[in-house]
Amino acid sequence: MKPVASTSEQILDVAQSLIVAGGYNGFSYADIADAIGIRKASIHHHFPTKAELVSALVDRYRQQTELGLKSLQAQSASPADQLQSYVDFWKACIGNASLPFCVCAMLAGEMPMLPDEVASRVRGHFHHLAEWLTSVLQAGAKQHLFRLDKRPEQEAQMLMASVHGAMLSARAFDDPGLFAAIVEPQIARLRAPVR
Amino acid sequence: MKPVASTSEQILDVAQSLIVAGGYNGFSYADIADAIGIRKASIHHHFPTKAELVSALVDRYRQQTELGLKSLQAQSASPADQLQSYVDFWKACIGNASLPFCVCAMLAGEMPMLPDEVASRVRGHFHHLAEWLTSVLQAGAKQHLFRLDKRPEQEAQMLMASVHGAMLSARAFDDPGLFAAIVEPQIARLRAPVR
DNA sequence: GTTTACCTATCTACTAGTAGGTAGACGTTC
DNA sequence: GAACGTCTACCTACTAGTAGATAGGTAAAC
Repeated sequence: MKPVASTSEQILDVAQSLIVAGGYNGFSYADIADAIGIRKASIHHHFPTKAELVSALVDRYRQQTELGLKSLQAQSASPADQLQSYVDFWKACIGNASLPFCVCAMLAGEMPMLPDEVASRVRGHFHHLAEWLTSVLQAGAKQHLFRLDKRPEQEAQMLMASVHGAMLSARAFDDPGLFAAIVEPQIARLRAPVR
Repeated sequence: MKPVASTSEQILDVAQSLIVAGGYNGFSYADIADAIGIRKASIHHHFPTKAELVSALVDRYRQQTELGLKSLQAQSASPADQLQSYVDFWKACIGNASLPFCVCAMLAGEMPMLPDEVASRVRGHFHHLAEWLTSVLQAGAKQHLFRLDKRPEQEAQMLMASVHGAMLSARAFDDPGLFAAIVEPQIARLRAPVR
Protein backbone atom coordinates (compact mmCIF):
# COMPACT_ATOMS: atom_id res chain seq x y z
CA MET A 1 0.00 0.00 0.00
CA LYS A 2 1.41 3.27 -1.13
CA PRO A 3 1.31 5.94 1.58
CA VAL A 4 -1.00 8.86 0.82
CA ALA A 5 1.02 11.71 -0.59
CA SER A 6 1.00 15.03 1.26
CA THR A 7 -1.16 17.77 -0.17
CA SER A 8 1.82 19.74 -1.47
CA GLU A 9 3.14 16.62 -3.18
CA GLN A 10 -0.29 16.01 -4.70
CA ILE A 11 -0.31 19.59 -5.95
CA LEU A 12 3.07 19.11 -7.60
CA ASP A 13 1.99 15.75 -9.05
CA VAL A 14 -1.07 17.24 -10.71
CA ALA A 15 0.79 20.36 -11.81
CA GLN A 16 3.47 18.18 -13.38
CA SER A 17 1.05 16.16 -15.45
CA LEU A 18 -0.73 19.34 -16.52
CA ILE A 19 2.54 21.01 -17.54
CA VAL A 20 3.60 17.93 -19.46
CA ALA A 21 0.30 18.15 -21.33
CA GLY A 22 0.14 21.87 -21.98
CA GLY A 23 3.11 23.80 -20.64
CA TYR A 24 3.37 26.68 -18.20
CA ASN A 25 0.34 28.55 -19.51
CA GLY A 26 -1.60 25.36 -20.02
CA PHE A 27 -2.83 24.97 -16.47
CA SER A 28 -4.36 27.04 -13.68
CA TYR A 29 -4.72 26.88 -9.93
CA ALA A 30 -8.38 26.03 -10.52
CA ASP A 31 -7.40 22.96 -12.56
CA ILE A 32 -5.22 21.69 -9.74
CA ALA A 33 -7.80 22.48 -7.08
CA ASP A 34 -10.50 20.56 -8.96
CA ALA A 35 -8.22 17.58 -9.54
CA ILE A 36 -7.37 17.01 -5.87
CA GLY A 37 -10.54 18.34 -4.28
CA ILE A 38 -9.36 21.43 -2.44
CA ARG A 39 -9.81 25.16 -3.02
CA LYS A 40 -7.65 27.46 -5.08
CA ALA A 41 -6.69 29.47 -2.00
CA SER A 42 -5.29 26.35 -0.35
CA ILE A 43 -2.80 25.96 -3.16
CA HIS A 44 -1.63 29.52 -2.58
CA HIS A 45 -1.01 28.50 1.03
CA HIS A 46 1.53 25.91 -0.14
CA PHE A 47 2.85 27.84 -3.15
CA PRO A 48 2.16 31.58 -2.93
CA THR A 49 2.73 32.23 -6.62
CA LYS A 50 2.63 30.21 -9.81
CA ALA A 51 6.32 30.90 -10.44
CA GLU A 52 7.16 29.48 -7.00
CA LEU A 53 5.01 26.43 -7.61
CA VAL A 54 6.69 25.63 -10.90
CA SER A 55 10.12 26.41 -9.46
CA ALA A 56 9.48 23.92 -6.66
CA LEU A 57 8.25 21.47 -9.26
CA VAL A 58 11.41 21.76 -11.35
CA ASP A 59 13.55 21.49 -8.21
CA ARG A 60 11.78 18.28 -7.25
CA TYR A 61 12.03 16.96 -10.81
CA ARG A 62 15.73 17.64 -10.91
CA GLN A 63 16.22 16.00 -7.52
CA GLN A 64 14.36 12.90 -8.72
CA THR A 65 16.41 12.87 -11.89
CA GLU A 66 19.67 13.18 -9.98
CA LEU A 67 18.62 10.32 -7.73
CA GLY A 68 17.55 8.20 -10.69
CA LEU A 69 20.76 8.72 -12.61
CA LYS A 70 22.84 7.99 -9.52
CA SER A 71 20.96 4.75 -8.96
CA LEU A 72 21.65 3.81 -12.58
CA GLN A 73 25.32 4.22 -11.88
CA ALA A 74 24.99 2.10 -8.75
CA GLN A 75 23.03 -0.65 -10.49
CA SER A 76 25.21 -1.17 -13.52
CA ALA A 77 28.89 -0.52 -13.68
CA SER A 78 28.91 -0.49 -17.47
CA PRO A 79 28.41 2.94 -19.05
CA ALA A 80 26.75 1.23 -22.01
CA ASP A 81 24.12 -0.30 -19.73
CA GLN A 82 23.64 3.02 -17.93
CA LEU A 83 22.90 4.75 -21.19
CA GLN A 84 20.54 2.00 -22.26
CA SER A 85 18.71 2.17 -18.91
CA TYR A 86 18.30 5.93 -19.29
CA VAL A 87 16.71 5.48 -22.70
CA ASP A 88 14.63 2.55 -21.47
CA PHE A 89 13.25 4.74 -18.70
CA TRP A 90 11.82 7.19 -21.21
CA LYS A 91 10.72 4.38 -23.50
CA ALA A 92 8.61 3.03 -20.65
CA CYS A 93 7.27 6.47 -19.66
CA ILE A 94 6.18 7.21 -23.20
CA GLY A 95 4.91 3.70 -23.76
CA ASN A 96 2.56 3.62 -20.78
CA ALA A 97 1.78 7.33 -21.02
CA SER A 98 2.66 7.85 -17.35
CA LEU A 99 5.03 10.74 -18.12
CA PRO A 100 4.97 11.05 -21.87
CA PHE A 101 7.26 14.08 -21.96
CA CYS A 102 10.12 15.58 -19.99
CA VAL A 103 8.87 18.48 -17.86
CA CYS A 104 11.99 20.48 -18.56
CA ALA A 105 11.87 19.84 -22.30
CA MET A 106 8.32 21.14 -22.26
CA LEU A 107 9.29 24.24 -20.32
CA ALA A 108 12.43 24.80 -22.39
CA GLY A 109 10.22 25.36 -25.41
CA GLU A 110 8.54 28.21 -23.60
CA MET A 111 11.80 29.64 -22.28
CA PRO A 112 11.32 33.16 -23.71
CA MET A 113 8.28 33.81 -21.57
CA LEU A 114 9.00 31.85 -18.44
CA PRO A 115 9.61 33.73 -15.18
CA ASP A 116 13.38 34.07 -14.68
CA GLU A 117 13.40 31.87 -11.60
CA VAL A 118 11.83 29.03 -13.58
CA ALA A 119 13.92 29.54 -16.72
CA SER A 120 17.19 29.37 -14.82
CA ARG A 121 16.14 26.13 -13.16
CA VAL A 122 15.22 24.59 -16.48
CA ARG A 123 18.57 25.62 -17.88
CA GLY A 124 20.15 24.03 -14.82
CA HIS A 125 18.47 20.71 -15.55
CA PHE A 126 19.72 20.77 -19.14
CA HIS A 127 23.26 21.48 -17.97
CA HIS A 128 23.07 18.69 -15.44
CA LEU A 129 21.74 16.16 -17.90
CA ALA A 130 24.36 17.13 -20.48
CA GLU A 131 27.07 16.65 -17.89
CA TRP A 132 25.79 13.26 -16.88
CA LEU A 133 25.61 12.07 -20.48
CA THR A 134 29.08 13.47 -21.14
CA SER A 135 30.55 11.59 -18.20
CA VAL A 136 28.88 8.33 -19.18
CA LEU A 137 30.10 8.65 -22.77
CA GLN A 138 33.58 9.54 -21.56
CA ALA A 139 33.72 6.55 -19.21
CA GLY A 140 32.42 4.27 -21.94
CA ALA A 141 35.00 5.52 -24.43
CA LYS A 142 37.78 4.88 -21.93
CA GLN A 143 36.56 1.29 -21.61
CA HIS A 144 36.32 1.01 -25.43
CA LEU A 145 32.57 0.41 -25.19
CA PHE A 146 31.83 3.48 -27.25
CA ARG A 147 33.38 4.88 -30.37
CA LEU A 148 32.98 8.67 -30.25
CA ASP A 149 33.32 10.58 -33.51
CA LYS A 150 33.24 13.92 -31.72
CA ARG A 151 34.20 15.30 -28.34
CA PRO A 152 32.13 13.65 -25.60
CA GLU A 153 30.43 16.99 -24.78
CA GLN A 154 29.24 17.27 -28.35
CA GLU A 155 28.14 13.64 -28.58
CA ALA A 156 26.19 14.17 -25.36
CA GLN A 157 24.42 17.19 -26.86
CA MET A 158 23.58 15.20 -29.98
CA LEU A 159 22.15 12.38 -27.94
CA MET A 160 20.12 14.70 -25.72
CA ALA A 161 18.66 16.44 -28.76
CA SER A 162 17.73 13.07 -30.23
CA VAL A 163 15.93 12.08 -27.07
CA HIS A 164 13.96 15.33 -26.86
CA GLY A 165 13.25 15.39 -30.57
CA ALA A 166 12.07 11.79 -30.39
CA MET A 167 9.67 12.68 -27.58
CA LEU A 168 8.25 15.44 -29.73
CA SER A 169 7.88 13.19 -32.76
CA ALA A 170 6.24 10.43 -30.72
CA ARG A 171 3.73 13.03 -29.58
CA ALA A 172 3.26 14.70 -32.97
CA PHE A 173 2.69 11.39 -34.78
CA ASP A 174 0.84 9.94 -31.81
CA ASP A 175 3.12 6.92 -32.05
CA PRO A 176 4.91 5.93 -28.82
CA GLY A 177 7.03 3.38 -30.66
CA LEU A 178 8.61 6.13 -32.70
CA PHE A 179 10.67 7.18 -29.68
CA ALA A 180 12.64 3.95 -29.66
CA ALA A 181 12.86 3.86 -33.45
CA ILE A 182 14.65 7.19 -33.35
CA VAL A 183 16.80 6.86 -30.25
CA GLU A 184 17.92 3.23 -30.40
CA PRO A 185 19.92 3.59 -33.64
CA GLN A 186 21.66 6.62 -32.13
CA ILE A 187 22.98 4.70 -29.16
CA ALA A 188 23.66 1.66 -31.33
CA ARG A 189 25.90 3.91 -33.46
CA LEU A 190 27.90 4.87 -30.36
CA ARG A 191 28.24 1.25 -29.29
CA ALA A 192 29.48 0.10 -32.66
CA PRO A 193 32.72 -1.86 -32.28
CA VAL A 194 35.92 -0.17 -33.34
CA ARG A 195 36.49 -0.77 -37.03
CA MET B 1 10.45 48.70 -51.01
CA LYS B 2 8.44 45.91 -49.44
CA PRO B 3 4.68 46.27 -49.95
CA VAL B 4 2.71 46.79 -46.77
CA ALA B 5 1.26 43.50 -45.62
CA SER B 6 -2.50 43.20 -45.35
CA THR B 7 -4.00 43.35 -41.88
CA SER B 8 -4.78 39.65 -41.80
CA GLU B 9 -1.19 38.86 -42.81
CA GLN B 10 0.07 41.18 -40.09
CA ILE B 11 -2.16 39.40 -37.58
CA LEU B 12 -0.72 36.05 -38.61
CA ASP B 13 2.84 37.44 -38.52
CA VAL B 14 2.45 38.67 -34.96
CA ALA B 15 0.59 35.56 -33.85
CA GLN B 16 3.36 33.41 -35.30
CA SER B 17 6.12 35.17 -33.41
CA LEU B 18 4.06 35.03 -30.22
CA ILE B 19 3.38 31.30 -30.64
CA VAL B 20 7.04 30.65 -31.32
CA ALA B 21 7.83 32.43 -28.06
CA GLY B 22 5.14 30.94 -25.84
CA GLY B 23 2.89 28.44 -27.58
CA TYR B 24 -0.86 28.32 -28.09
CA ASN B 25 -1.76 29.56 -24.63
CA GLY B 26 1.08 32.07 -24.61
CA PHE B 27 -0.68 34.81 -26.50
CA SER B 28 -4.02 36.57 -26.56
CA TYR B 29 -6.06 38.63 -29.02
CA ALA B 30 -5.14 41.68 -26.93
CA ASP B 31 -1.42 41.02 -27.47
CA ILE B 32 -1.88 40.97 -31.23
CA ALA B 33 -4.15 44.01 -31.21
CA ASP B 34 -1.59 46.01 -29.24
CA ALA B 35 1.26 44.94 -31.50
CA ILE B 36 -0.32 46.09 -34.76
CA GLY B 37 -2.41 48.97 -33.42
CA ILE B 38 -5.95 47.77 -33.99
CA ARG B 39 -8.71 46.59 -31.66
CA LYS B 40 -9.41 43.07 -30.48
CA ALA B 41 -12.76 43.00 -32.25
CA SER B 42 -11.08 43.65 -35.58
CA ILE B 43 -9.06 40.48 -35.19
CA HIS B 44 -12.26 38.56 -34.62
CA HIS B 45 -13.48 40.04 -37.90
CA HIS B 46 -10.62 38.35 -39.72
CA PHE B 47 -10.42 35.21 -37.58
CA PRO B 48 -13.63 34.54 -35.63
CA THR B 49 -12.03 32.17 -33.12
CA LYS B 50 -8.56 31.51 -31.81
CA ALA B 51 -8.65 27.97 -33.17
CA GLU B 52 -9.43 29.33 -36.64
CA LEU B 53 -6.65 31.89 -36.38
CA VAL B 54 -4.05 29.30 -35.47
CA SER B 55 -5.40 26.88 -38.07
CA ALA B 56 -4.99 29.55 -40.74
CA LEU B 57 -1.53 30.23 -39.37
CA VAL B 58 -0.47 26.60 -39.62
CA ASP B 59 -1.97 26.35 -43.12
CA ARG B 60 0.05 29.37 -44.22
CA TYR B 61 3.17 28.01 -42.54
CA ARG B 62 2.81 24.69 -44.27
CA GLN B 63 2.23 26.40 -47.62
CA GLN B 64 5.39 28.48 -47.13
CA THR B 65 7.31 25.35 -46.16
CA GLU B 66 6.07 23.46 -49.18
CA LEU B 67 7.10 26.35 -51.42
CA GLY B 68 10.48 26.64 -49.74
CA LEU B 69 11.26 22.94 -50.04
CA LYS B 70 10.16 22.91 -53.68
CA SER B 71 12.44 25.84 -54.46
CA LEU B 72 15.30 23.96 -52.80
CA GLN B 73 14.70 21.11 -55.20
CA ALA B 74 14.64 23.56 -58.11
CA GLN B 75 17.81 25.35 -57.02
CA SER B 76 20.05 22.38 -56.41
CA ALA B 77 19.74 19.08 -58.16
CA SER B 78 21.88 17.31 -55.57
CA PRO B 79 19.94 15.79 -52.66
CA ALA B 80 22.99 16.40 -50.48
CA ASP B 81 22.83 20.13 -51.20
CA GLN B 82 19.09 20.18 -50.66
CA LEU B 83 19.50 18.67 -47.23
CA GLN B 84 22.29 21.10 -46.39
CA SER B 85 20.17 24.05 -47.53
CA TYR B 86 17.30 22.90 -45.34
CA VAL B 87 19.56 22.80 -42.30
CA ASP B 88 21.18 26.10 -43.28
CA PHE B 89 17.76 27.73 -43.38
CA TRP B 90 17.16 26.88 -39.74
CA LYS B 91 20.72 27.72 -38.81
CA ALA B 92 20.13 31.24 -40.16
CA CYS B 93 16.71 31.59 -38.51
CA ILE B 94 18.07 30.60 -35.13
CA GLY B 95 21.23 32.62 -35.60
CA ASN B 96 19.51 35.92 -36.32
CA ALA B 97 16.57 35.13 -34.03
CA SER B 98 14.08 35.89 -36.81
CA LEU B 99 12.24 32.60 -36.34
CA PRO B 100 14.13 30.82 -33.59
CA PHE B 101 11.78 27.85 -33.48
CA CYS B 102 9.52 25.89 -35.78
CA VAL B 103 5.87 26.85 -35.19
CA CYS B 104 4.74 23.27 -35.61
CA ALA B 105 7.40 21.90 -33.28
CA MET B 106 6.19 24.37 -30.67
CA LEU B 107 2.57 23.37 -31.15
CA ALA B 108 3.42 19.66 -31.29
CA GLY B 109 4.62 19.91 -27.70
CA GLU B 110 1.18 21.10 -26.68
CA MET B 111 -0.63 18.52 -28.81
CA PRO B 112 -2.70 17.02 -25.96
CA MET B 113 -4.57 20.27 -25.37
CA LEU B 114 -4.75 21.79 -28.82
CA PRO B 115 -8.13 22.11 -30.55
CA ASP B 116 -8.57 19.14 -32.89
CA GLU B 117 -8.53 21.29 -36.01
CA VAL B 118 -5.13 22.68 -35.04
CA ALA B 119 -3.67 19.36 -33.87
CA SER B 120 -4.52 17.60 -37.12
CA ARG B 121 -2.84 20.36 -39.12
CA VAL B 122 0.30 20.13 -37.01
CA ARG B 123 0.36 16.40 -37.52
CA GLY B 124 -0.03 17.05 -41.23
CA HIS B 125 3.05 19.26 -41.27
CA PHE B 126 5.09 16.59 -39.52
CA HIS B 127 3.97 13.98 -42.03
CA HIS B 128 4.78 16.25 -44.92
CA LEU B 129 8.25 17.11 -43.62
CA ALA B 130 9.00 13.46 -42.90
CA GLU B 131 7.99 12.56 -46.45
CA TRP B 132 10.17 15.27 -47.97
CA LEU B 133 13.19 14.21 -45.94
CA THR B 134 12.55 10.58 -46.84
CA SER B 135 12.43 11.35 -50.54
CA VAL B 136 15.62 13.44 -50.38
CA LEU B 137 17.46 10.70 -48.51
CA GLN B 138 16.16 8.09 -50.91
CA ALA B 139 17.26 10.09 -53.96
CA GLY B 140 20.65 10.72 -52.38
CA ALA B 141 21.12 7.05 -51.59
CA LYS B 142 20.32 6.12 -55.18
CA GLN B 143 23.04 8.52 -56.34
CA HIS B 144 25.46 7.09 -53.74
CA LEU B 145 25.67 10.49 -52.01
CA PHE B 146 24.31 9.08 -48.78
CA ARG B 147 24.99 5.90 -46.92
CA LEU B 148 21.81 4.95 -45.04
CA ASP B 149 22.15 2.51 -42.16
CA LYS B 150 18.37 2.20 -41.81
CA ARG B 151 15.35 2.46 -44.05
CA PRO B 152 15.05 5.98 -45.47
CA GLU B 153 11.80 6.59 -43.54
CA GLN B 154 13.58 5.84 -40.29
CA GLU B 155 16.65 7.91 -41.16
CA ALA B 156 14.28 10.79 -41.98
CA GLN B 157 12.63 10.48 -38.58
CA MET B 158 16.00 10.45 -36.87
CA LEU B 159 17.10 13.54 -38.73
CA MET B 160 13.87 15.38 -38.02
CA ALA B 161 14.13 14.60 -34.33
CA SER B 162 17.70 15.88 -34.31
CA VAL B 163 16.63 19.15 -35.88
CA HIS B 164 13.79 19.71 -33.41
CA GLY B 165 15.84 18.58 -30.45
CA ALA B 166 18.65 20.88 -31.54
CA MET B 167 16.23 23.83 -31.67
CA LEU B 168 15.16 23.03 -28.16
CA SER B 169 18.72 22.76 -26.88
CA ALA B 170 19.75 26.00 -28.58
CA ARG B 171 16.89 27.66 -26.75
CA ALA B 172 17.45 25.92 -23.41
CA PHE B 173 21.17 26.71 -23.35
CA ASP B 174 20.59 30.12 -24.97
CA ASP B 175 23.29 29.18 -27.49
CA PRO B 176 22.31 29.54 -31.17
CA GLY B 177 25.53 27.86 -32.27
CA LEU B 178 24.49 24.67 -30.54
CA PHE B 179 21.96 23.98 -33.29
CA ALA B 180 24.67 23.53 -35.92
CA ALA B 181 26.91 21.65 -33.50
CA ILE B 182 24.18 19.05 -33.08
CA VAL B 183 22.76 18.82 -36.58
CA GLU B 184 25.87 19.11 -38.77
CA PRO B 185 27.47 15.88 -37.56
CA GLN B 186 24.20 14.07 -38.19
CA ILE B 187 24.12 15.02 -41.85
CA ALA B 188 27.88 14.52 -42.12
CA ARG B 189 27.33 10.98 -40.95
CA LEU B 190 24.85 10.37 -43.77
CA ARG B 191 27.19 11.89 -46.36
CA ALA B 192 30.12 9.74 -45.28
CA PRO B 193 31.60 7.95 -48.28
CA VAL B 194 30.87 4.27 -48.65
CA ARG B 195 33.45 2.30 -46.74
C1' DG C 1 -0.67 29.64 22.12
C1' DT C 2 1.49 29.53 18.10
C1' DT C 3 1.68 27.13 13.79
C1' DT C 4 -0.28 24.55 10.08
C1' DA C 5 -3.69 23.58 6.83
C1' DC C 6 -7.44 24.47 5.13
C1' DC C 7 -11.75 27.33 4.25
C1' DT C 8 -15.14 31.31 2.27
C1' DA C 9 -15.36 35.33 0.02
C1' DT C 10 -13.53 38.60 -2.68
C1' DC C 11 -10.44 41.37 -5.75
C1' DT C 12 -8.47 43.13 -10.02
C1' DA C 13 -6.96 42.03 -14.42
C1' DC C 14 -7.55 39.57 -18.30
C1' DT C 15 -9.70 35.84 -21.44
C1' DA C 16 -12.26 34.82 -25.89
C1' DG C 17 -16.08 36.22 -27.98
C1' DT C 18 -20.47 39.20 -29.29
C1' DA C 19 -23.62 43.07 -30.50
C1' DG C 20 -24.23 46.71 -33.01
C1' DG C 21 -22.61 50.82 -35.29
C1' DT C 22 -19.72 53.80 -38.70
C1' DA C 23 -17.21 55.14 -42.72
C1' DG C 24 -15.59 54.32 -47.02
C1' DA C 25 -15.19 51.49 -51.39
C1' DC C 26 -17.60 49.17 -55.14
C1' DG C 27 -20.93 48.27 -58.43
C1' DT C 28 -25.68 48.88 -60.23
C1' DT C 29 -29.27 51.06 -62.08
C1' DC C 30 -31.85 54.95 -63.32
C1' DG D 1 -23.34 61.03 -62.86
C1' DA D 2 -26.15 60.75 -58.93
C1' DA D 3 -28.61 57.74 -55.96
C1' DC D 4 -28.94 53.06 -54.10
C1' DG D 5 -27.74 48.89 -51.79
C1' DT D 6 -24.04 45.96 -50.35
C1' DC D 7 -19.64 44.70 -48.66
C1' DT D 8 -15.33 45.26 -46.10
C1' DA D 9 -12.83 46.77 -42.40
C1' DC D 10 -12.75 48.66 -38.62
C1' DC D 11 -14.69 50.71 -34.27
C1' DT D 12 -16.94 51.19 -29.15
C1' DA D 13 -18.98 48.86 -25.68
C1' DC D 14 -20.14 44.91 -23.64
C1' DT D 15 -20.65 39.90 -21.93
C1' DA D 16 -19.63 35.71 -19.13
C1' DG D 17 -16.05 33.36 -17.55
C1' DT D 18 -11.33 32.64 -15.77
C1' DA D 19 -6.68 34.14 -14.32
C1' DG D 20 -3.60 34.61 -10.21
C1' DA D 21 -3.69 36.47 -5.86
C1' DT D 22 -5.41 38.34 -1.14
C1' DA D 23 -7.92 38.99 3.38
C1' DG D 24 -9.52 37.09 7.08
C1' DG D 25 -11.55 33.20 9.56
C1' DT D 26 -11.75 28.25 11.65
C1' DA D 27 -10.20 24.17 13.66
C1' DA D 28 -7.04 20.95 14.87
C1' DA D 29 -2.08 19.75 15.95
C1' DC D 30 2.20 20.44 18.34
